[in-house]
Amino acid sequence: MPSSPNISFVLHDVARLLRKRFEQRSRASGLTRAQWQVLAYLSLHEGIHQNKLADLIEITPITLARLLDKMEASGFIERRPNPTDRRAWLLYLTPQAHPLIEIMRGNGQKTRDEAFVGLSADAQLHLLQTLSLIKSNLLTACAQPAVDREKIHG
Amino acid sequence: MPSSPNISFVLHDVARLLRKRFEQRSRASGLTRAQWQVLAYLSLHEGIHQNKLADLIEITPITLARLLDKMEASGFIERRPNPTDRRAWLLYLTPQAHPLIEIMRGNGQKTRDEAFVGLSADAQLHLLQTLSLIKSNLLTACAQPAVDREKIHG
DNA sequence: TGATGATAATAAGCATGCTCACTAAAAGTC
DNA sequence: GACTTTTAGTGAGCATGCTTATTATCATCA
Repeated sequence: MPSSPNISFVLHDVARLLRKRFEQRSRASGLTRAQWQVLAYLSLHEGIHQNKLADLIEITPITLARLLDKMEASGFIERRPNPTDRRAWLLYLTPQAHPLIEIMRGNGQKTRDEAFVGLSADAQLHLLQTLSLIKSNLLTACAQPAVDREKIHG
Repeated sequence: MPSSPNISFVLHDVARLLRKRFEQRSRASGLTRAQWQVLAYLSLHEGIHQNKLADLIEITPITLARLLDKMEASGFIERRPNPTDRRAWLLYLTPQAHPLIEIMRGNGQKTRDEAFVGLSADAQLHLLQTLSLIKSNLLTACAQPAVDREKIHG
């Protein structure tokens, strides 16, 4: 209801604007928001393989594969063969990637500082908890067929 | 920080999952989430022109133009020439679009019902207010150059 | 061991968002 | 009235997300 915008629309707008602002800040670095997310997760799980990383980030494996293609071409990550499974790659950061982590973390913090003007630390924590609950609800829902639940009895 | 995910990432995830779930529900209708948003805003502002509608929805005019191309081809909206300004189109819903409004509104409500399990009406209202504040902060921020503000003294 | 099924990665194709650049028309100004 | 600036709309090209389908390999079990 655009006249009194509902939470879904506003939430979507906020996500889009956060991404836009982060990318305004990070244009010089050569990393987009999505690539930075991959780098951040990967830095805590070096040696992981693609499907597992996709699972962590909660995107589809093909979406991650395309991101990794670009990041490999840019020299930020490395795919090494897995000696015990010829289907899988093992993922590592390159030395060039490490200094970027701090820079991008700073950009993220600056973006959040702008976004959360007027929100106390408590309010921010509360928001994080609320969003985490919603995310968990949606992960459950998305795994179920989208039918009118009321029409099913069992 | 993936180990303790920050608000930006979770917010982005929630927006993505909301869209995904809505589209799981609405696949049969022929309308995507973005197209439904256009339809919803347009239903309250028939006769508006594109740039003004883009402004309302807060997307770029070219993004809206592409959505309208598809919706016009599907027969949901109509572009009529503006007799007093040959640059501009006036936008209208087709009769075929009207019944969809209620269906999509229902799909949106069902999706939100799933997402907000465990959140009281008060908590939902509070969330909406918080997100609206953040959106307003970001709209302000995005209009300013992304530089280190500390380095500017005026 | 040989068929069957699961898993890792990718390909194809679509939707939505952006920036940057452009044309056409309107509006304002000297 | 000619010149400049603004506004409406679009084209090109990129990034990220999805679904669906395919290939190669591994794992299981009869």
